[in-house]
Amino acid sequence: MFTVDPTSSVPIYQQLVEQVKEGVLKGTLTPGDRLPSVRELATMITINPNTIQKAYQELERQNVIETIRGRGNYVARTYQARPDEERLALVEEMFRRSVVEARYAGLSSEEIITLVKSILASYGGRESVKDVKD
Amino acid sequence: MFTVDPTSSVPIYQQLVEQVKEGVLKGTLTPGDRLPSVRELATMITINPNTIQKAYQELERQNVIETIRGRGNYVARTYQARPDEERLALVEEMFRRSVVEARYAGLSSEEIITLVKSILASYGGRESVKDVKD
DNA sequence: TTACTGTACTATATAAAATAGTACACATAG
DNA sequence: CTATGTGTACTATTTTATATAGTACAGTAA
Repeated sequence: MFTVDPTSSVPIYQQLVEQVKEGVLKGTLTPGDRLPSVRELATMITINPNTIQKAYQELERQNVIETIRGRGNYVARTYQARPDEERLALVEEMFRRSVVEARYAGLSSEEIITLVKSILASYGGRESVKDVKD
Repeated sequence: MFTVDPTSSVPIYQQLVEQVKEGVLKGTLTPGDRLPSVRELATMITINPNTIQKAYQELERQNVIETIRGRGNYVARTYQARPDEERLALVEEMFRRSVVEARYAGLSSEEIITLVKSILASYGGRESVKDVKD
């Protein structure tokens, strides 16, 4: 389920955060699903428990999962995307950087649009995270 | 011309790299243009010269600029985008991450496509970096 | 020569990330 | 109740990337 590349420049805890969010979008993870416990996942992927905890806390901060003390971590049922100005700016920044790199990789506008559409398709027909609940 | 945010989590040298590449795409920087010298730019934005040098070396490594010892750094005239498998994978990865974040920010597929198109438009009608030369 | 340019070092400081180990609080099955 | 598994909170240490500081050398050109 979870894989991690310790040699990557992307922090391990960040890789985990991304994988969970991606899993929710793809439907691999369904709201209410229980995630492996901190120690369990740490053993599974041979990573320090503290690193897992950091990932889970970040996911809870982003309201992606819900943590219940003594029980475990569960994919949130209550996720509500608000149109946050700051968040939108960050998203735009991410796309802006992606487009610059795509240009330098030699991709045309059409190819870029096609790429984005294919990625969107890979996350199913859902039009927002909320729809995952259905 | 160049601005930098020392408080950002993005390394300063990386911010500079991005700004130059973006400038080339936007047409603010034209092939053959001379960039400020290492010490000059360091003074301008109150950053250590070593940091500027790191940015310039990275840009030269990416064939975005050409460095002539004793003279200065110039926007490359010879940039040639090759369809590099690995590079394409990195670009796809960047877009994938952007899409995940966009979803969690509440954007629909249509809104995401519109956003990407508007970014593409902001870089002019060029269909590749090569066209900047004309 | 003089004054620029890039380049190459060494040394130091800082911050983020990850590991290691310990301890405590909560939940639940027995 | 106990035992086990859960999240949580620490402290300490190591490693790596980033940035700064300072010095020195090599190439370019007026």
